[in-house]
Amino acid sequence: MASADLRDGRIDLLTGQPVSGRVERADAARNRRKVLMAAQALFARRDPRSVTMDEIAREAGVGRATLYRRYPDPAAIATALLDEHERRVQEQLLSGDPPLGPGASPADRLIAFYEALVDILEQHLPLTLSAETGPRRFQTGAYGFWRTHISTLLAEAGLSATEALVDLLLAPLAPDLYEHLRHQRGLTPEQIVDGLRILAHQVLTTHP
Amino acid sequence: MASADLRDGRIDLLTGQPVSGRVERADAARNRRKVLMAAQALFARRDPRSVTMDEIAREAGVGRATLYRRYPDPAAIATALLDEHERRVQEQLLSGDPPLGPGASPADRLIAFYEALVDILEQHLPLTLSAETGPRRFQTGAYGFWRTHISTLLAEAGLSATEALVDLLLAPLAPDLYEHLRHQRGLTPEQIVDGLRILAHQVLTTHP
DNA sequence: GGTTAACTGGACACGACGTCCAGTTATTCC
DNA sequence: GGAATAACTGGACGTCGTGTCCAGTTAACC
Repeated sequence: MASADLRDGRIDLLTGQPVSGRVERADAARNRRKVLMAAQALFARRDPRSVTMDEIAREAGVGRATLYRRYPDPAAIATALLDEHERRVQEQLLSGDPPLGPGASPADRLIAFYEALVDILEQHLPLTLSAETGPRRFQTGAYGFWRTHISTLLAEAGLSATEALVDLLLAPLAPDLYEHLRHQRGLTPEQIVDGLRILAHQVLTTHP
Repeated sequence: MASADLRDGRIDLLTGQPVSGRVERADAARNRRKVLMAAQALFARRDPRSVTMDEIAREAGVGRATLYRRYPDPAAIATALLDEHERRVQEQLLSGDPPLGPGASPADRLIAFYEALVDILEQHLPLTLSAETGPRRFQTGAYGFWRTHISTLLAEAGLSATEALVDLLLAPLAPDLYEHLRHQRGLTPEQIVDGLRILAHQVLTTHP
């Protein structure tokens, strides 16, 4: 069975690396890197939502079973590629300088968070489109992290009673929407941040 | 060619009916209805995003070419089914009673709009998931209509300068998100409306 | 350096896609 | 009312992607 390791949990679903304690074979590591590089190029070159496992395998010069051994679908590969960037923001949220890190007002922190995520969207839109499109978006670890963060900010601002608000405030960061604003409607990242800034400011600074 | 009529514009992409001036043949009308009924049942029964043209044809007892003659994909069928409901809201926005129709404050009208769309999402979630998921969402006529409406409300409230805000305020109504809130997070429609109400109120009533 | 376990690539069957063609049926015109 | 015409229909076809399996190969460990 090609993906027995995946099913048995001997391979990390997120990074595609063997779980801790196991040593990755040299040839396996080499191929993993080839796959990631090839996938990144493909996602950037064409519509990321229509990239297939076949294509990635061909582009990487690797058999299909080799791909399935680590990643169940193209979205998982995009998630692995994105992980590094999102993790960096997560660290700054927890222990970075204000206003992204602790210390600033909830409104300012939300604005800084919006800016940081717009930055990720702007720099890695193909990856986010592939990894966080549709229902997948809500199941990634990153989404859970953002939820917790916003939830904390809302609590600080005295808005903790409204369960849904957290996700409603994350909705404007959907990659699909960002692509539409940038490429269909022709807006600049600055214009998008302007809109988000108003949103954050209005929701978190004045409330009756 | 099976879908020559579709390509030549002799068939309405939205409803699947012949363009005005043409008379629909009796057997064609019968089959169109069979297709719509079968599709609605199918969308409701299983994950609407994975329903295929094959299945719909089988369920309707109709050949595949008959399907492709009118609809290019399952999403188009869902759009046709949704159209009626969305059109009703659109009429009320233009000439219905306040607060949905003209006459109320922008904030109250936005809240009423949110409530109306949550109602559609609640009653026809499978259809909206199929019709308005991913990038398709922004290309439907309905989305354009909602945009225009919100844009008007923002202008009335003196927020017309911020281009992106319109779409940011529509983002929380994405069907994918609604499904997540309802079925993954277990929120009630009332809780979701509560969140939207805060959003609308905060953005549209007080601004510096 | 031999044994063991992991890794790899290609083959396989399946299902969905979108198109095409030939037969059938409704509408139009006289 | 019946023939001519155009529209409609269903099944077949080739293509592509999927996910799995197997047998050969290669690296790690003792």
